[in-house]
Amino acid sequence: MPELPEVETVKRTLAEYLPGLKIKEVTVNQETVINIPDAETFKKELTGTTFTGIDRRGKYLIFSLSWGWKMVVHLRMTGRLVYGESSLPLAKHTHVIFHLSNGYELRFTDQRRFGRIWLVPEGELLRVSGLCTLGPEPLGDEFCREIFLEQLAKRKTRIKPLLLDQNFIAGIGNIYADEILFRSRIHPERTAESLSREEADRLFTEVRKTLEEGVAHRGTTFSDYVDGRGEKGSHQNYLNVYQQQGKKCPRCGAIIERIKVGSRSAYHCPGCQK
DNA sequence: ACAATATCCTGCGAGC
DNA sequence: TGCTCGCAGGATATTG
Repeated sequence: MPELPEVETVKRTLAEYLPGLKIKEVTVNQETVINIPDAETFKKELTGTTFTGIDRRGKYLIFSLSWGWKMVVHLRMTGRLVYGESSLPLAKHTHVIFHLSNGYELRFTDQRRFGRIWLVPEGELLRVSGLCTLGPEPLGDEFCREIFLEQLAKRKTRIKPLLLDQNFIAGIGNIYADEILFRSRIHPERTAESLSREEADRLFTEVRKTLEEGVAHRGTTFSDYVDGRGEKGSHQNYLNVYQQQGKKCPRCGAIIERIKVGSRSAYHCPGCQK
């Protein structure tokens, strides 16, 4: 599942290739993945534009194009955005193909078709659902320890669903939420307001450290995720609890459990996450 | 303000 | 072997 470290890795890999390349033609095989505008307008407006840069905000990729266009892509669960030679065999579920001026292609594939693409004029990014209400960027300067602690103290909701709330903090998904809570020694069902100063402090530190390590390992590949070159990440080799039910906790030796918290699986150690 | 649930979608594993 | 069923999950909508 592409979360912040995975989306950041896609951004970095694509940034090596795309800037300066012109879109010659766009193929749309699955119109439902284009959120706005309609597929015909999408193809027409993009044809002839040039990639000028790539940014990331939370789990959103934001492509800057000439003529003032911004193309926003959200990979959701199984979306992939891969740059490569046009001669490569077409993967199943290839929904959009950007044919580039150097003969290469940027392909958007998505097995489950949850991913979405928006094309908006510069300055109209607020039309992208979820983007303007996004919480602070955890690896950015705006993620402030004191504000984070204040916000936690005000919330009666359980900490795991709160970490997944993109309006509270951007970029965390189910894998990193469980890993962050394990490293902070906090049980996923604890309420945010119940956290002690020390626990909240650890949580802040581990949010940053865990995501930074995920980026350093070029993301976690469980089943679908690959970077902008089609290559897997390696952070799956460093997970402590996610998908580790039945195994021994690397910290205390207790058996890792899987429970449901807010209708999502939550992997944790009952021995040392209090 | 928060919780619970359904929705979207496909592939996969379990159980029969 | 082949069927059905439930599950996986990010975000949004709806209802309570």
